[in-house]
Amino acid sequence: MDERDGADESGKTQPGRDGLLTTGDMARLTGNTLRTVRFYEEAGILRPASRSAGGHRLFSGRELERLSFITDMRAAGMSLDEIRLLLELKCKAADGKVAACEAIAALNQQIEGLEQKIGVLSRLCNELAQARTILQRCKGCNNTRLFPDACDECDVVRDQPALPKSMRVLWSVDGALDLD
Amino acid sequence: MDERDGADESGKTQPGRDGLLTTGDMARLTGNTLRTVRFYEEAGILRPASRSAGGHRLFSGRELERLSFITDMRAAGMSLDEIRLLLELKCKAADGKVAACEAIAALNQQIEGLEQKIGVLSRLCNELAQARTILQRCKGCNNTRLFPDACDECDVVRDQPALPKSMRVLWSVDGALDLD
DNA sequence: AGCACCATCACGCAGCGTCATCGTAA
DNA sequence: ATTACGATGACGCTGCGTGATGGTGC
Repeated sequence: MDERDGADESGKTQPGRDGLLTTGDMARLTGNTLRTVRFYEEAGILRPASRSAGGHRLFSGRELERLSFITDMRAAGMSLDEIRLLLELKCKAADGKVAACEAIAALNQQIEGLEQKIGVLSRLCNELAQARTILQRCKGCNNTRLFPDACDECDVVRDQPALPKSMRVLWSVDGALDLD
Repeated sequence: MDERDGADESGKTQPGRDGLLTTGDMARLTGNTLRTVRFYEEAGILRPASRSAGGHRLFSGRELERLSFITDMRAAGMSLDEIRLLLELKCKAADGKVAACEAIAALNQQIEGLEQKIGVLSRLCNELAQARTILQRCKGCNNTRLFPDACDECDVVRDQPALPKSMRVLWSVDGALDLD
């Protein structure tokens, strides 16, 4: 059990005889659905190396990595059009210099965008964690007089020097409103 | 100049006489469009405090913060349905304990999801930065013999102990393929 | 001949963008 | 009365999900 590196022991999720992969292989190995793989082909960012006699798509290992890359970039929030531009960049460039410069510029954009996004998410994450901390003290709440509508007057809330926005919104508590 | 706390000096982007905000105010102050604000109302996660005689929406400061929160959570990738659940959580709970526990559970989920997402994006960001570094050496590429199709054979590529996936995909270079 | 797998429509959905047309606010 | 702003449709778009129906691979 738990065999690794099995060359050809009736592998189920590997190469597939000719080194070519089916749509299902592509999907499974990258965590996408069949629909998504086909959709990407339709969108022109994935190209099956060939088709079987019966019309089944067959992909090369390179296309698999391509799909993996696309999946990553999608997770980063890039649109399929943007991804297509990236993928076509090299072969559309006049020479190596141009290709490299354009690729670097594109990567710079993406990296900058990612850093910004990571910053936003991190701050949000901290904010939510703060709210959670405060709410820990509410787990023992028994105050049926204040609870639904007058939590403003509760000491748990009043003791806080500054409530995070999420807390104010979720608990309907007022406070100096700061945005973003 | 740079006046703060101006009570009523013909403010353009603040309160608006009765302390109520127009749809446009809401949009501008949170970086959304009018369409989005109206859409959120239609979706039932935003409620104008009232309407003007002529039918214009008027929002309270609380709704503004609510919108700001929604905007944040959308940026975090949450669906409007999930956000609605969060927002309705408190008033739907039987008592304070239940409300707090459910809120904490929800926040835990969100925080965990965010941490994961941040991890994924960070790794991706590093990967792209690596590719960028390698590409710096291609900025001076003059090799018209290898350039479009045989970059595999170029020393710039061969010198690298391990190429990041993005590099392999963008530059059509082979290598031991690792996914995800 | 059987069963898992695949292909091809076709429709649906979220979350808005984008006009077009018309009424309101000051 | 002018000018900016807002309201209400209605249609479009992306990136898939979800069947239905029928063919393929082994």
